[in-house]
Amino acid sequence: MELAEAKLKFIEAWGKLGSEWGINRTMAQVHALLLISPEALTTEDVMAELSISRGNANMTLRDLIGWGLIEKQHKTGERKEYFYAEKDTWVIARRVAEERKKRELDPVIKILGQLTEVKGDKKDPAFKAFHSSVTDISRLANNVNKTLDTMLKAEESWFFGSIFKIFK
Amino acid sequence: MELAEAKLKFIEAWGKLGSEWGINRTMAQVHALLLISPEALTTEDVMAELSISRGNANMTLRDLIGWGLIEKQHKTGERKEYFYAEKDTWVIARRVAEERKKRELDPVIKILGQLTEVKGDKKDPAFKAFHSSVTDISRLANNVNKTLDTMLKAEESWFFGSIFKIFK
DNA sequence: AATATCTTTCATTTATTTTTGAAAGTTTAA
DNA sequence: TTAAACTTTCAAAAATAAATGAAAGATATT
Repeated sequence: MELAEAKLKFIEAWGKLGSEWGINRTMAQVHALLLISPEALTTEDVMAELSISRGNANMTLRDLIGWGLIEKQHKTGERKEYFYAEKDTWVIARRVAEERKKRELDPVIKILGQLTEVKGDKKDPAFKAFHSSVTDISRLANNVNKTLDTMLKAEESWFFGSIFKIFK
Repeated sequence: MELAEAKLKFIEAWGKLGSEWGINRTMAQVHALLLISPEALTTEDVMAELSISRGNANMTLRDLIGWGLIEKQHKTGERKEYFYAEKDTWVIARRVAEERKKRELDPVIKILGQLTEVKGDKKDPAFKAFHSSVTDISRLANNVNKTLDTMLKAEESWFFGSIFKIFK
């Protein structure tokens, strides 16, 4: 396989995976493009490589900055902005986990906590089923949460090393 | 808060979380409804509770069966099909993890493996960056994969218990 | 302060996903 | 075998999400 073909395949695969996990396909593709680029790229480069509009490229790049996955760079003597992706995959995984936890998990954990407190007739099967399910899910969600907190602080080698050690 | 209101809130929250993670909102809502229902429900019940069409209810229920999250039940002397949700949240989490791994992670890991093998000019920065990023991601994905395999076999208490032990 | 270069915005358009509901299909029972 | 009860299908409609591109907004340069 040629490098050019391989690049396209990677960008495509990353975009597909992203879209399956609720991340805009284009955003995942732009991220993929920058990930495998040794140089920082301009908006024009991104537009050309992926055949997308200026508006789309601009918004997507801003979003990626919001996720902490890329950063702006300025070259001396040039006005154009360049974009460069964080290359350490463990850092990437942590950033994504961190953001999604903050944006999606935390709010739902809060609601689950409230729903756990709802009082009702302990003889009512509907209430019992509700309370029991919500309590269980709340507990699991909190466990996931704690595990994520740990992961956010951990080094990759330590994290996976420790997990594999106890489970081998 | 009333039970009725709490139920709605739970269904809404579950639907939102699902849609943020690439799972059809209605499917997540139907799942939520069945999760907190002590009794198995019919298609009619689901249609009424969530105000959705027959076609939608039918397809969604079939999908949920495909995910291993609900099952059909038959009551003696009745023709109607009833649907009942698995209530053990750890089993639910495992089923979802299992399916998503199979549907989404495994294919991408396969592609990454292939891309890791792509040969090129070791002096070319573009090739070096590509190879290095792809290799790193491939390694991380395989670690995630192994961790999921472990989780799929584990008991919840053992899984989280062990993780907390080493990270406290 | 006028111009050139680059970035951002956002009303429209386009594409994708989801839902509907009527019709067709299936199964049971009289 | 007919009809009633229930389930599934799928083309069309509706809802949602994403992309476009021209215009407006910045910022630096002459």
